[in-house]
Order: sequence, then structure tokens, then C-alpha cells
Amino acid sequence: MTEYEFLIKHLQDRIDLSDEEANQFVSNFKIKKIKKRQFIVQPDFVAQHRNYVVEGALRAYVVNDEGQEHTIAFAIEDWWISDYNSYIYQQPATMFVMALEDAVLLQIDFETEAKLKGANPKFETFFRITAERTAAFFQRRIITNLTSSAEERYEKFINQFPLIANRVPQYALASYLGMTTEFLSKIKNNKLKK
Amino acid sequence: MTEYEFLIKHLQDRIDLSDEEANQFVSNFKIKKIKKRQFIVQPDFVAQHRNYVVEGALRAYVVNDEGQEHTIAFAIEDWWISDYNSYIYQQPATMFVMALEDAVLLQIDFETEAKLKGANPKFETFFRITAERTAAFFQRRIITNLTSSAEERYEKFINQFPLIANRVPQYALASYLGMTTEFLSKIKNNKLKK
DNA sequence: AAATAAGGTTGAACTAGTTCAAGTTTACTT
DNA sequence: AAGTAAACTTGAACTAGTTCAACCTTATTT
Repeated sequence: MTEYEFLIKHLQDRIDLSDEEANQFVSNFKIKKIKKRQFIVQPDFVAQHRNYVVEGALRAYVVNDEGQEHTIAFAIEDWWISDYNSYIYQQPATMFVMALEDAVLLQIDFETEAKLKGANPKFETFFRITAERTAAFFQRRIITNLTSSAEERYEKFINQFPLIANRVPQYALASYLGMTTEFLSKIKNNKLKK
Repeated sequence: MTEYEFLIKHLQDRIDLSDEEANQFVSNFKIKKIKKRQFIVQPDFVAQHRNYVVEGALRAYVVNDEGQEHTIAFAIEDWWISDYNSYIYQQPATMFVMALEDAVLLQIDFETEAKLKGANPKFETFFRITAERTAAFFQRRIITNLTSSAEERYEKFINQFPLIANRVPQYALASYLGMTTEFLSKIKNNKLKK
């Protein structure tokens, strides 16, 4: 399976496209190979691309004034990642997006994406569906964060995303879940005195 | 200004539409007047509409097993509100959406919205932009919640949404910000011992 | 194979925010 | 205008989760 075939499948799972249309769509993406610890987005620079993960794992995070890192998103195979706000508004990023493992991405830039949307209403539909699901996903995370304890948030995460939970460093997962790495360690090892 | 003119302005601020197109778009919305404390969405029922607020204030919230209410969203004039997840996937809602004041809404249902998107690619573009901005908004909230203390979250909220802060009950704002109403009261009245 | 860096664990002291309970103020109803 | 319900305040006791510091384990580099 070539890099592009993964994205074609992703597309055809979401909208009804002929092979020709699908090929036209994906031909606007470029293959990008990156090494572990390499950055594809950094604060103060505009996020140039929307990135589809063909292989590997990445992490988006912010660093606050005290130097603490907070994980905003993970992405593994068949996920998208960028600094969302920076990309859609084409404004300076606030996040780092870094490879947790060597990775293969398919990248599209903002201008090319705009042309693509204009070229075929189905492509616009694809981005609309993607954005809607992203919004729904983020809202579910907001709800979980508001309604659950640290332990419950961890439980829900491993149930929903077992493949991610086992693949990312614990400090990154802890900060995604809004707790310290020490506290997550205690949850995992059941060292919370009852 | 009629109810529809508010929505037409909202549209034309986001996409380039002729008057005729704008009128076609808004003619698919129905005016709905509701009284304070009335619900437009309830758990276990599918959210039937996307709601544009012409006048009034509403609140979306979930209730957890212990009976605690957590505010997920507010909406005042020129905002949209629904149970987002329920509406886009047409699945049973988990939220209540209730009027905090008598309100005037413009409602579109899921089927009509789908037809509208098919009728004109510009309409699809409008919903794509709306979804993207919604996702970006939600992500900013996730970041604030992960990176800020209760006091900072309150400060940011009153700076960003002063009109909402002064219009909604404090217990509703507290639960939106992820804290108790008692704690928000202490923040506001500077009763935190330093 | 050794050296170093990165990631994870443990316990003790601490604190930001919660819970509870009682009282006060403000807004609706009759 | 009085009565009731809803919303807000205050303080004291508590707890979920943090901080800090030291140690242990696993990866990566030389």
C-alpha cells in the first residue's frame, strides 16, 4: 500500500468519490518523512500544513510561562494534526508539533487546500465533515474534563484510545489528561491510599 | 430589523452571497420563541435543530451521576447553540439546552440543512467555516483549561466575553469554568487568603 | 560495553479548590 | 406587599491532586 492509498481510503470512508476524484485530491499532498524529536510546527511561525499521518506518532503541546508542557493532541496512523488555530486562521502558532517516533506524513498547505475546495464541492464537503467531527471530538473532551476525576479521565482514555495510550510517553499522556506525571504513575500502579 | 436580517448579516460577514442567495438560505429557518427556563434539547432525544440566537440567552449543560450540572456552552445574540454531537451525528443528546431568558431563535433542522448544502456550494462553505471556527474555539478552551488556574480562567473569560459574564447566573458560569459556585464567589470578592 | 540521557516511581509535605452548613440577598409569584 | 424560591456569600474542615526530591529503569549514544 502506497502512502497515498491510506489517504484515499480515509477520503472514501467519508465521502463518495470516483477514483479519479480521489486521485486528484491526494495529488495535492506531498510526502514528508520526519525523524523522532523533529518539529513540524513551532510557536510564532504560521502552521503551514494540514498533516495526515501515514505512519508514526506525533504530539502537539504548548509550554506555559512556568515552562510546563501541556499536551493538546496526539496523532497516530490515519489521524490529522497541526496547530489547528494557526492553520485555519493563518496566524502564528502557539504550539509545538513534534514527532514522538519517525513518521511519514502527507501534507497540504493552506493555499492548495483553498484551491482544492473551490475545484469540487465534494472536497469542500470533506473538509466540512472533518471540521465538524473535530469540533465534536473536542467538545467530548471538554465534557470529560469538566465531569471526571483524574482517575476516570485516565480510564476513559485507555478505553477509547488503547493504541495511543500504549505508544506515547507517560508524561505526555498525563499532561493531555490534565494531571502530573507523578499522579498518573500513582493511578497506574494503584498507589492511591484508599 | 427583522429576525432574518440578523442571520443574513451573520452570513454575509462570513461568505460572499448575493441578496437572493442570502434570502434563499434564511428562508429555510423558522422563528422559534421560547420562555425562560424552557428546554429546546433534552438528554435521550435527538437534537433536531441548529439554533441561531436572535435575542436572549441560553445555556447547554450536562448532569452527571451525582446530579452536578456542568455548563458546556452559553449562547447570546449572534451565537449558535445545540447539542453539537447529537445534532451532527443525529444521535440521542446528552445535554440540556435551556433558555436563561426569554429568547428568539432561528431554527433549521438536519434534513433541511443537508438539502441547503447540496443546493449551493457556498452554503456548504458556510457550514465548513462555522465548523472550523467552532473547533478552533473549543480547542482554545481546552488549552485554557489545561494551562490556567481557576482565577486565571475567570479573568480570561470576563476579558473575552464580558457581555456573557454579566448576563448569566454565577453558578452557571462557575460550572462552565470548571469550579464550584462557592469558589467563584470567593474569587470575585477577593476572599482568597493570600 | 559503558556512559549518559530520558522516562518512570515513590513517599512526604503541601495547596488549590471542594464540601458542607448556615446565613444573606435578590428575583418571582400570589 | 408579603411570601417563597432562586441565587449568592462566608468560613471551617477536608481532599484530590501537586510539588519536591531522591531514586530506579529503560533507551540512546559513543
